Amino acid sequence: MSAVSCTAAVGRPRAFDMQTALEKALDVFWTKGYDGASLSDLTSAMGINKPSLYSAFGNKEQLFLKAIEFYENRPCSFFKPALEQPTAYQVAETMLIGAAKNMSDASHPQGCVMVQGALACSEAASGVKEVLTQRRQKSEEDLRERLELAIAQKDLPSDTDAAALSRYLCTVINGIAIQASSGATEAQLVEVANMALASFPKGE
Amino acid sequence: MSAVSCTAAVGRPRAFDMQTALEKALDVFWTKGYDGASLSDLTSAMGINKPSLYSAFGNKEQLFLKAIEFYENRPCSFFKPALEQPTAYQVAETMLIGAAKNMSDASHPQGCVMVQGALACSEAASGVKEVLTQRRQKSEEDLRERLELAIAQKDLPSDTDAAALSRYLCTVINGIAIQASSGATEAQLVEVANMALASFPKGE
DNA sequence: GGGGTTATATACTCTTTAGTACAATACAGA
DNA sequence: TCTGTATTGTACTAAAGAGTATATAACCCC
Repeated sequence: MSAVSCTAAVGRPRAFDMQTALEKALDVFWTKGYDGASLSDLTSAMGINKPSLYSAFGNKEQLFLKAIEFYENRPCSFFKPALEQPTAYQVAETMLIGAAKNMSDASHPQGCVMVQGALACSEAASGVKEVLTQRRQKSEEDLRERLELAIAQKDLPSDTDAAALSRYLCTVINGIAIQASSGATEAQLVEVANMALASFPKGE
Repeated sequence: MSAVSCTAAVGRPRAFDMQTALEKALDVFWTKGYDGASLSDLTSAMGINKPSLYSAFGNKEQLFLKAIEFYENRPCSFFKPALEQPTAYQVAETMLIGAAKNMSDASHPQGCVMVQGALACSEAASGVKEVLTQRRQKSEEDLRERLELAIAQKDLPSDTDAAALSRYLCTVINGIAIQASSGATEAQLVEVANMALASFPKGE
């Protein structure tokens, strides 16, 4: 009985890589949304069959939640790293330009799974819709806190409304997600990002 | 054989109002999306049963298309009327503030059915997704043409990029749709709309 | 090499899906 | 009132949905 529950090396070994399979599942949910993705879609994309999916990931809902968890922590994720830029303007710029580039990137589905994964959906998907909404709101709050820090550091005017500015930036990012999902090019979206940055308050 | 094909008054008369039923169907699609809306959801909301739905509207896809047609032409629609404002700035302002107010209005589902009706969806919904994308692009083009007119009228600087400006405004409107769908209040969205208007080019 | 354990593949369950057949019903015109 | 036509309600179909039972296969440890 080992104290550390390291991946039990007993029994038949799993014949697929969970990370890879999760990535494939993410692509399906990203493209089709939670309601639009059937288990057949998922298993055939993941290259496994249903019992393997269920034993490895629980069920459709848990698979979705693990897929978006993976999505948020991918190395090419743009939101969290942007918060670490030195100035508020650079945070906004990195975030918007990052969104424009990432969401139109042809190496994965267009748009943002946090937006289009379950926007309008059946009752069966209401749980995941709730989670997505909360995650988006959490991002908006994280950005607000970063902007409040910038105000405290005199990097932004003291009368800046951090909540409103954060909401504005997140609104544009969400809009970019829709445009990307509709086929907008990277150049078009970067242009939109720069226009949105034009109204960013000047530091003093 | 009358020349005008007025509603044939032969046979058993329809027991429900098609307009009202269509409005109910719209609400279902608006809330649940095309994939998430089942025929049971639709018929129970519309207060009719399946054969009536099929004989009156064709099938699920045609019902959806008629529902969004109705949506676009409703009196409380905000996009088309905004294009008729006298100045480009007023067009943008009317459109953004209208979007903010309309999409958070509690008298119908939040957000925009043209955005959330079929954003990421199954193959069965790919036809309606295509239509929605085209309609959104058409709106963007209509706005671009209105802005080009403004440039010709010296209402906007001659070096204004009408396509980019139109895309920017539509991006914000789409973002507002997401925020509204996530529960943002009218006040919050109007604030976002005003921030977006801050970067609108000044007339000369 | 055998025993315990876990994954795999096939084949199944039950529910819900979109869509329809058909008999009964309600109206207009003759 | 009779006839033709179109809608209605009930009951149905065939396919697809999510999820599972079971037998077999592959590994580690003893």
